[in-house]
Amino acid sequence: MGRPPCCEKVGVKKGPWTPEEDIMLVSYIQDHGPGNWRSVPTNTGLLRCSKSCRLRWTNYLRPGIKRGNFTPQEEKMIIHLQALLGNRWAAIASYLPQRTDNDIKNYWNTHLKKKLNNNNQQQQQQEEEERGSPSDSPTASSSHNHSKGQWERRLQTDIGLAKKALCHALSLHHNSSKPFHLHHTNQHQQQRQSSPTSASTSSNNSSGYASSADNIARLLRSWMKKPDPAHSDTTQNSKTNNHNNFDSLFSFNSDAGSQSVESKPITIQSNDSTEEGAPPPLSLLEKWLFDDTSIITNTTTAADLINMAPIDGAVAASGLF
DNA sequence: AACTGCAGCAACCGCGTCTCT
DNA sequence: CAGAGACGCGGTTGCTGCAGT
Repeated sequence: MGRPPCCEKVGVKKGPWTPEEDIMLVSYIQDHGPGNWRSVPTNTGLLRCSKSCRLRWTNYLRPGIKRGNFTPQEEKMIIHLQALLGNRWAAIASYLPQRTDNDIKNYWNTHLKKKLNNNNQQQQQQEEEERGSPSDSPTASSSHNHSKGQWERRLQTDIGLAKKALCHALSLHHNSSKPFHLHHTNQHQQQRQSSPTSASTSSNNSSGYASSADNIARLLRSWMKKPDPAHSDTTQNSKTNNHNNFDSLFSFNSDAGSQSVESKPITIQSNDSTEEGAPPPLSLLEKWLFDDTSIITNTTTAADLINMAPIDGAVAASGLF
């Protein structure tokens, strides 16, 4: 007896989400909060699998998601964290609260992997030229490490990372009473422990959902600009309806948006202001990361974090640092 | 202008883990 | 404590747009 499917395969819609579906999902989550995904399709009337709803929310509609180009700073952090944690994208994403694990994973697979490969190849060539004979590459040793027990490695990296981050945080924040947020190593798990009716850790009130309207509005803007042929099942009528929804959404957005700004204690003074409008709300982790000694605003601190020595020296092997 | 190949990204799938009863 | 259900994560797929020919 195999594992039963997460949902009935019959009558479940697949493929790209339409703006209508997004609106339905967001408005439901506005009312009920994320969680209890199993009941989302039935309660919303969406012909989607619960998994699909969760994924759509976490990867696209969730408040505070930054999309588009990765900054060099982010890029370095990803490379470093990947070397530290391996392909634990969720853990890596917890250090980049504005990015989703899927986004980071995609970026790694499409951009950074190649970049690192090229770097390694160049480095190896250089080394071989210098030595005159090929030898065991650092990547080989690091790949050997991967054969270690997964749990052992995870534990090692997490403990090491937590220690370093703790030292780092304490040295930086000795003036403030800000505690080290241990949950930063597994933000998602803590998120799970919170009640289903509460919003994600990055936004535990309605202000967060307002930002998700930002995301939808953004989505709709691009959608209005270039109607997706994949959405050809949406007739002209539905498009005019969309337009109405679009307008109402914007009005909602502007209202709630100001609310979200008010409720936000700290704003990110990031120089890569890729998104229009106010920055997203911050979680404790984000505050920890972006506060006075923000890793984004304070280059010294960012460099410190990036230069934290990895456990297995994989970053050194990457040849980027 | 038409075709082909490639890159990027959104979404799906399967499995592991956690929680609840 | 065990089993079932729900959730989360990482790997993979497939669609879309763009560049090159």
